[in-house]
Amino acid sequence: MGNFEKIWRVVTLVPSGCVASYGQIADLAGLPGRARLTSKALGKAPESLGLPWYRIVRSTGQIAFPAGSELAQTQRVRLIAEGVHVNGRQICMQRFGWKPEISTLLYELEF
DNA sequence: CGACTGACGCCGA
DNA sequence: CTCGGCGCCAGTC
Repeated sequence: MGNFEKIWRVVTLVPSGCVASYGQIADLAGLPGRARLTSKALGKAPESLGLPWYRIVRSTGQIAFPAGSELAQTQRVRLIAEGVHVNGRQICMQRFGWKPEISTLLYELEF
């Protein structure tokens, strides 16, 4: 299994109403310190996978796309639609950050 | 082959 | 608070 695929699988586990950081996704995929790989993998992900890409933000809680860009707007709207509070492009990670159960990960992922 | 490029993250100035 | 520098690595050229 390639690294991109590992990342895509972890992204599918992020529940509605939560957000996760690029670095967190990489860590959970067994690729510590490779946040940039997550951004790359998301950019290359086939549309057909229907990944909840908008639930991935920077570790600071900020939407990664340039403020005002089409993608940033779409991401913001979709998050709000799921109940996530988004002030401008800032999200409160303490409240909406995904904190997965270790048992869930062990069950869902089989690397 | 090397150089450059990201939807990043952390640390120091 | 903002920058800048560096580590990161799979593609792309």
